[in-house]
Amino acid sequence: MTGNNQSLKKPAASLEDRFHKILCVIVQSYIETTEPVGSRSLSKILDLGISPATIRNIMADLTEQGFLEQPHTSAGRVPTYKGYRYFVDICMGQTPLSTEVKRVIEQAVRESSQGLVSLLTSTCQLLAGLTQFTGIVASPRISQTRLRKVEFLKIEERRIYVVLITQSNMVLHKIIEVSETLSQDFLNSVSASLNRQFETEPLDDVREQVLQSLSESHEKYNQLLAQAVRLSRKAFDLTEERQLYVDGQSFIVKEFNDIEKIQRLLETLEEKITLIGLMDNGMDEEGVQVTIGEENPITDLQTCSLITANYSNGGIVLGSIGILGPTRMDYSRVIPIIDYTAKALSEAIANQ
Amino acid sequence: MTGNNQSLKKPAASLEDRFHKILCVIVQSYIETTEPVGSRSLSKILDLGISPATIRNIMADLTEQGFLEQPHTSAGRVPTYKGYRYFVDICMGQTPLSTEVKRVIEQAVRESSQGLVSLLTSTCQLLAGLTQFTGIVASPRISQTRLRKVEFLKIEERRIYVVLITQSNMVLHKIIEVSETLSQDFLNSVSASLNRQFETEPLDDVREQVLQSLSESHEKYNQLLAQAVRLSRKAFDLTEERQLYVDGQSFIVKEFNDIEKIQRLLETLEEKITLIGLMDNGMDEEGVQVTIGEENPITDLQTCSLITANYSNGGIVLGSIGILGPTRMDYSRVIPIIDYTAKALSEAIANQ
DNA sequence: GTTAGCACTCATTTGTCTAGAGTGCTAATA
DNA sequence: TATTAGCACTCTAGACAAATGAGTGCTAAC
Repeated sequence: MTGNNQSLKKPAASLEDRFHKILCVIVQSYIETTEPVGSRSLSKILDLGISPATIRNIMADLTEQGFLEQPHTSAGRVPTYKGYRYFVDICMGQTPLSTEVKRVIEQAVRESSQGLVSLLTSTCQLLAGLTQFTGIVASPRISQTRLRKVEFLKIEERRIYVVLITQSNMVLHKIIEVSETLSQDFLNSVSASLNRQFETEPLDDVREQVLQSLSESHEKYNQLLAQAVRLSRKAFDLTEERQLYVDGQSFIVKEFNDIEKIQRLLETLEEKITLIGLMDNGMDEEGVQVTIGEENPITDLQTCSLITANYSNGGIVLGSIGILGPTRMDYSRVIPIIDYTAKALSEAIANQ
Repeated sequence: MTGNNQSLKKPAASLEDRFHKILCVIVQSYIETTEPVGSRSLSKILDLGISPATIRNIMADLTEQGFLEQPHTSAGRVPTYKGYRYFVDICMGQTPLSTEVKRVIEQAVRESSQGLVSLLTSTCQLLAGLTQFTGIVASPRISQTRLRKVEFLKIEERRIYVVLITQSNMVLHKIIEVSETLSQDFLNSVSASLNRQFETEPLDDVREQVLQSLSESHEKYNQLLAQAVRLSRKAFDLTEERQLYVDGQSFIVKEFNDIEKIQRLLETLEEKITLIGLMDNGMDEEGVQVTIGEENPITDLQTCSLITANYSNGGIVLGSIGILGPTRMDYSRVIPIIDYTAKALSEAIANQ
């Protein structure tokens, strides 16, 4: 871009520089056209006065180094996952989001005020819609969150409805059965005690500490205490039930034309536990994470790339969102969308 | 089935009887093999000493009457939706469920005690797993249900968490914002008043009547009353947010090999609103409903059949469950599964 | 170091042919 | 009159061959 290079013989750019440029253009071109790119067309695109023959030499080297591969002898070159990785890490710029798209994201996230579940499902739909790939959203790890409030509601003689409200206003609720009849007053006193002391504890600790602390402070009320402990134990014994929301499976069909592969991908997406594990892998990382092709541990996903980002509240990572698309996706377009959506989601949870 | 008909020339069964038999066998055979069935093989299967030529005549008649069609001139016959309809209504027996399968259903439904959402999602997975088709579950129409309890929890100065527990122990909850500061005592008195008077009203009526009744009984406390009315209005203003759970999309790929059709089907499944409408169509009917091919108003589903059944509580239909599969599915196998699962689900909701 | 030229490879497309399954029609049969 | 055998006809699916063309690797010249 430093001017027009019409002269056939100009001082050649440094070797490495040219390798870099050609690799980037190949990846870019392949992402755009989905066609293996050959030396002739590449020479034209580059417009640096390098002949196809020279480019062929360079391409041969790049192939040898594992950045490119050939579907078959007489085809052009296609990036390997290593090629994409180089592109994503080094070549790629991010196309900034239009204010239009930003507005759509903010609005979508803001409008679903009907609780966390609907917030997450609509975020998932949003991702699928904007990227035109399959959207994936993992629900928060509740053990990582802090409690704001615990309440017990007696709904029947021996059934109690437990509401746990976290600092991020996530509401967990369940109905527990108790063997003894407990008065609403008693329930209130237990919840008051819990709320007072442990509002800011992460749920995991509460499970242990609450019970411990209860027994210390009320040692004399043995009978009631036993009941309170039993109650609390049941209340906090939440099977950590993570959810995975998936939307836009139909986009998979568009991207792959091998019917077997499509089926395997859909099956993998139905196997939610596997995916949740995968999403959780990146919980410690910041920003957008890109997992390309063979970098992915799940065999059936190795023709795909997974773009994810975490959402959090008060500095604590809750879960992650992302999309699954073909390795040859337009990373520069997708990454900013995931990034912005994750941030918008975090904000929405904080302000909920 | 009235004995073995070895003799080549036996008194022919009545014409209509033979039409009936042949149509049934064609449908059955096609369901089993997925191959268009021709006159020769049909003659063998039937084993009634009827020659292929005769069968050809009958098949021609059946084709003319719209029960069968030919993919092309030199292919065998394939049932039309009218053919399947005849088969389902008249020919088909139901293969009774094995106690094995019954146990699986009961167990699956019983085990998910973690609230309605998880009950419905696991029912959906169950349907997909058992039938090997795509499972569909529509969540209850909440306006049709009756309330058991209403509670208000003050979680912040101006934010109130509302819990609505229905007679079927479905828990609806939301956070509402109020403009004035309300004490927990006041909230308790409002909920007590609501609970006392309207526990058994369907939610739709509550919306109107509660407000009405409140204003009659407490006319003097004008200030508080206004607040109570505002509060209640917000609490009951639940956008009727139906959910649709879908699982086992991958089975669609197995059944159809036209990649375009697969994509259109997946897209339709993602368009949940359309499907909910479709499921609600059968809300008034009892038992299992079968919608075959072109009977379905949605064009993209006209190569599929939809088998649904309602689930209910206390005689009130809440929602419906079902599966989507190819028209050539084994109806006699699938229908009992849907039937039994719907009943098990209804029971699980009642006992929840 | 770069390039032109050329022989070579290989997937894809197109056309042709054949085998096979199944039909519809007609004339013979019981 | 209903049934059947026989036959010509239709159409698909699969196999095969030839043509096409994009792209490569190598070599020799610049």
